[in-house]
Amino acid sequence: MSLPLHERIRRDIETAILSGELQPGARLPVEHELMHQYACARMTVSKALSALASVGLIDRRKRAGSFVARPKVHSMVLDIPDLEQEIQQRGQMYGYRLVRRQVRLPDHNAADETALAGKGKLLLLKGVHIADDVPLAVEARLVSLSAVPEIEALTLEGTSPGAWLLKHVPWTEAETRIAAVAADQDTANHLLVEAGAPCLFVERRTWRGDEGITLVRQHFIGSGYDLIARFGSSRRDTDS
Amino acid sequence: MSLPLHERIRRDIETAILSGELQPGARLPVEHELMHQYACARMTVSKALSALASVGLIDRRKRAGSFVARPKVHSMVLDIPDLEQEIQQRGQMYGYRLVRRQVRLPDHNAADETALAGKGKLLLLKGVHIADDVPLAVEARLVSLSAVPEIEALTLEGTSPGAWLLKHVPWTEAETRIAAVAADQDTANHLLVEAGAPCLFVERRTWRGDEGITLVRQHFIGSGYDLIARFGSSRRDTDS
DNA sequence: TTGTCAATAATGTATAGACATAATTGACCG
DNA sequence: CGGTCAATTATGTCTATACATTATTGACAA
Repeated sequence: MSLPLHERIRRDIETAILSGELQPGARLPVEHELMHQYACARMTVSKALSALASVGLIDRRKRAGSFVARPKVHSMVLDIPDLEQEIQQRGQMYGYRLVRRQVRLPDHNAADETALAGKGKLLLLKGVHIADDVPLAVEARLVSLSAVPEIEALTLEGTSPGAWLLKHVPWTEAETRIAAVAADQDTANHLLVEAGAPCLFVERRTWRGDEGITLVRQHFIGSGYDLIARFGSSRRDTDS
Repeated sequence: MSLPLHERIRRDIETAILSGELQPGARLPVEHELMHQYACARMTVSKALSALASVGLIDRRKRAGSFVARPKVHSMVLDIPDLEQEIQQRGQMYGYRLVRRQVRLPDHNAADETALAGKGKLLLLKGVHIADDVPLAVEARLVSLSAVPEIEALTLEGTSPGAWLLKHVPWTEAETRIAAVAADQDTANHLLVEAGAPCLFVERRTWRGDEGITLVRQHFIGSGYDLIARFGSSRRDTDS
């Protein structure tokens, strides 16, 4: 047994929770008690509890103690692939074809657009992600020009604007919505499928603090793409 | 400024990384340096770095220092909703209708099934999740009876087996795959849609250690369901 | 030049204690 | 009976220190 003590404590409690031995809402031993149980310092216990709290397995309340959280939702870690890299790893050639580029003011009827740009201008970029000449996804992206003025001067013909943004623009928060939709006629044309074909729809907004940066909607060809989410010890070790 | 110091350090570095100020692969200041910068103890710096390492934003190597991780993929936290609760929160009535129940040995041609149960028996449960009489998803679940023998004796007619498993069976790891597919005829019949309609396909496997527990495949009616993933300060505060 | 081995520099884990903060409890007083 | 305030108890943060672990560096010898 070589694993650190705080990790052992963490696991013991995690196991007890996941196994139902500790019911949601149950109070778990106070730090001093665990301290005696494991014959260690309070910091060590605290480290274990902090880790559990940070993944939402327990709630800690001053004066009251720590409690098993009501597992309203389970959270897992979702890996969002970098398309270009992912495709190249499969040994295919990645490409991006720009279909449309437009600068305009946000549509006042579209809450999305005003929320993103306020009264500033928007850059609309529409394009197709391609793997070995086969279209994989269509992407419609809005970029707030007040947040990213530099982008207006660029000619983003063959490179994905997402990749450029990722490298050049600071962001602190992001939200992704995932759904399944039927391809509309336009999308279907770009993806070379029939209208109505199932697409994985991914919509992502990113912010820097309160300021909106970009809003992107991607339609992945149904058969071409999966997303993976994990919980547990499976580590992010794809090195070499 | 009321936020803890270790949190401030964490954010400063996180921001520097996300903004590209610290490029992937870049070495960041060693702990003693940060210690001086922030005029604090090493433990405080270490706590900040540990947090960053645990979400995969940096790699820490002894003797060498800490480095910004190559962001092969971005990871976000995906909330996996508890269907029953989610539906009830919308003010709808939740129901589960069992369609089929069968105990059998794993199919040797299906790698999934043997991986799950080895040579033990499997319980197959097929059913429909219903919100206010409207079918929302069909679910086909395999449960390893060697891992969960108790379940064979239960009559799971009106309750979701997922909910029961969640409450009674310990698990430590899970993996979820998300895709968009067209409904096959059988699925379409259950969901009261036409064959070929887009469905959000969710496949989840759970384990306790190395032992497989259950494998579930859910087809959500396309218009009815979204998944949400977040990165950043948006906290899990759905209390009350 | 090459191999070995010890010094070294960095993180990893842990201790013991201090003070801060927050919420509950209970005593006291109107 | 009800309200206020202080004591208590638990977590939250932080310091300062110690020793463990591990990979690199560099010196020295073959």
